[in-house]
Amino acid sequence: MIRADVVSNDDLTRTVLNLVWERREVSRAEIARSTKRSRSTISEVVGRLLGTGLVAEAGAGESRGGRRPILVGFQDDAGVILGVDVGATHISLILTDLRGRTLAWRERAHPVRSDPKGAEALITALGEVCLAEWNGDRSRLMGIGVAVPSPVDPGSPGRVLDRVLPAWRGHSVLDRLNSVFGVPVFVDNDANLGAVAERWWGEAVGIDDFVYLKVATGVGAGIMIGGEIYRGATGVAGEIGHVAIDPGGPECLCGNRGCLATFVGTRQLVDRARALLERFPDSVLAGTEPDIRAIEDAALSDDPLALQVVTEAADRLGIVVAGVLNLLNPGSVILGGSLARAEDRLVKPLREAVATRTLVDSAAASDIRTSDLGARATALGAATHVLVAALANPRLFPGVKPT
Amino acid sequence: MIRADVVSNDDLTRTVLNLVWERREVSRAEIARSTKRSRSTISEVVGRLLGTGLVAEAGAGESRGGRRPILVGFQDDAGVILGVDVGATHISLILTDLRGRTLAWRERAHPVRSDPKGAEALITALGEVCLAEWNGDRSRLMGIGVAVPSPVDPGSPGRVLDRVLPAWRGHSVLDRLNSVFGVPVFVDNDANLGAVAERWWGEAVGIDDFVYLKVATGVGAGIMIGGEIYRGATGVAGEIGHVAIDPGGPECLCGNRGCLATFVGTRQLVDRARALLERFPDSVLAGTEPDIRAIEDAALSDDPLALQVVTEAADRLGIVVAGVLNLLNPGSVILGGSLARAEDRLVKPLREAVATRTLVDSAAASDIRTSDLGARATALGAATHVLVAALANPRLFPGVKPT
DNA sequence: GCACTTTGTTCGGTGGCCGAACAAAGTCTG
DNA sequence: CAGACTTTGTTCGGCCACCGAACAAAGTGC
Repeated sequence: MIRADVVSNDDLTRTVLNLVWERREVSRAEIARSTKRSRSTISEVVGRLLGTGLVAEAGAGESRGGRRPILVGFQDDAGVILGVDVGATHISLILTDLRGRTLAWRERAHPVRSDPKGAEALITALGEVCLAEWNGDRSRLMGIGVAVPSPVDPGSPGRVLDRVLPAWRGHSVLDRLNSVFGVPVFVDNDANLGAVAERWWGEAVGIDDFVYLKVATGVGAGIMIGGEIYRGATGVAGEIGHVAIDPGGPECLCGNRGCLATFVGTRQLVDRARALLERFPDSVLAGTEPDIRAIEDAALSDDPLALQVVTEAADRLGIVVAGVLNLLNPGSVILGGSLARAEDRLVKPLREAVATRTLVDSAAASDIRTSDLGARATALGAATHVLVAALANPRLFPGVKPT
Repeated sequence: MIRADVVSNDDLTRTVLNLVWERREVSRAEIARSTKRSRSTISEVVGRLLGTGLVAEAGAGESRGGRRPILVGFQDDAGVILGVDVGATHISLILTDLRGRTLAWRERAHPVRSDPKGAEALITALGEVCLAEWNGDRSRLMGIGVAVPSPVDPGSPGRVLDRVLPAWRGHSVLDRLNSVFGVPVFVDNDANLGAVAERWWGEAVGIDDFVYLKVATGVGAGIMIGGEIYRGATGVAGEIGHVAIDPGGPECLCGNRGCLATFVGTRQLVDRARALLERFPDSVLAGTEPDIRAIEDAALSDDPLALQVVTEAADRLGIVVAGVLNLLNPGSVILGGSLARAEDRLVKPLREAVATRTLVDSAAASDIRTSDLGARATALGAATHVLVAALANPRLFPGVKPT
């Protein structure tokens, strides 16, 4: 149950809680210095926080030339969060603590688009499985984050917009999740949540302005500006799958020609690999019907066919990444999605493609690299989104003991 | 002289001052409702503000069913601001009051790049001319805003970065302006400041997320996100002149091929018009050596050659605008710079070019239109930048009477 | 061993903001 | 047109977040 009356929602309380989370263990005096408040004020705020069980005293720290400080530590296990990644062809769930550690993880292939009802049932079932595996006090579940491969309404994040999942429009599914598990449900776009994961646990820790590029079934970007996800006027910012990169290219489902999505994406890469099979008789993929995983694996072992496919994709991506750099000048560009497994084999040709299309200034300033969060990135980001909300608004924390 | 001790710099004081500016004349009770503070609190804050001379009581307003309110009005003439537009081939200055009204305006052609020293002298000379024409109390000058056709350092805005004006690097020129006129000097990129002008006085009033595209000697974008100029990691966000739109296009000064700048920009449009002269013997431009102004004028009278030039430019711009829409999904795109004079003759083909390259969603949400601020837009934006700083920090106001 | 630091708490005080109460100056209704 | 009701703006007492000074406890360093 959510107790709205226990933790006062001051700005300062919020700031202190976030600081304790960041530093893990920190003394009152240090908090006072960091927040530029007096020690007496911080003492009182910390006193209130101690009463909530979110932080606890954790022994003495190093002396700085005087009395040793009492360290105050964030209680990472004060709550758990469920993160759901709804892909085009799979569903995966992660259960994390408040430090982003995996407590449970489940993944299933599922035709989400053609069977949205089944997807809904699968999510609740896998959610139960994760909670059972964790075997902790279920009342510590704080919230559920859901990543969907579609834009969301920037006005009321949580509303799914896209036609990709018509059955999910509005939020009936999310309401069901809410009533089944009895906790708040947050929804956002998968690329946006991938960016969140990178900022908290991955390559973008400490970076407030960057672009996350997810290359998987489709291509999407999560744009982080000033530490916040940027959604644009109607929530479709970052939907770069349909940027036109070749006016003479193949026709796209969207009606235009030469969209990025017609060149890069699981389906396209697989098609391309199969078309190249004849030309590469020595490839490990020769004589097989390769899927995307096989292609990525082959690339990692430097198979020439797979490298060709990856390099071509990098070249196409480079056009768009160059545009992003010229326009937004982000501090870094992080590549996620399954194709990111290829690492340098993807990034090197990408950097080259970008270099020929950008000013020296902006290209030099941006480092382009791959994520190392792996397959759990999106689900982790969904869980992290809930964590962010909770740290900003401690009322969301359950099981907070009365003062 | 700046009095730092007169206006206390509370958040609330700032909020109230901005509100009075926005509403022009507003009662204490109305301020209390808008800011959700008590009337007693607002009364005290307004009392302090009255003492500064920035606001003044201005008679009675309409009754809302009870006692008639006393209106408090912003004093638009409490200060004046000088805005400087340093172009590639001209320098212009505007003197405005705190409502953006033009008090004086001067423009001179000058080869800024080849004669930066002369430019500096010209700015101070024209500044004196503007102040003399205004003929007001010179101590009311609050600050000087300068627009430069080059990126600025996002860390310390005011530092000019680019190689376009090597002599202006660092801030010697700005220091000189400061010492000559004895007021703070603010510097920013011209496209950024054009966006500021649009947001305060032009097509983007009330819009917090939009992109301003300046098409003049060069092409640049000012990106407004959440009401703030977005500069990117190294200050080159919006420098879209070197977005590659045609891999097989002509070589650019920057070393790459097919940059937008090789197709759109004063120089390129003039060259293109001259190349087309033979093909359009009936054009009003036939037999002349047209400059950009003549081409724009001809387009406005529907001359086929000029329309051809404008349409081609629109087509090229469309590629980049489509990219911007797909990536950022801004609420609107506003076209400025001299080419914006062409209005519908530019916007219509641009909209068409964009429509074939964007998702229906994002294109439909963005309206693309031309600025109507004219040639003074950039200088006005520079002045407005100072106004914004002053409203955010009333200490900057000069001549504030002690309480 | 003694002077000096740092930590964390206590306690009285300050300042921003609030609500209640009130006088002044309106509108509306019978 | 008088009386009831509304709205405005001010005054005044009070609350609360936060502060600084003072202090005890617990260190360090010469």
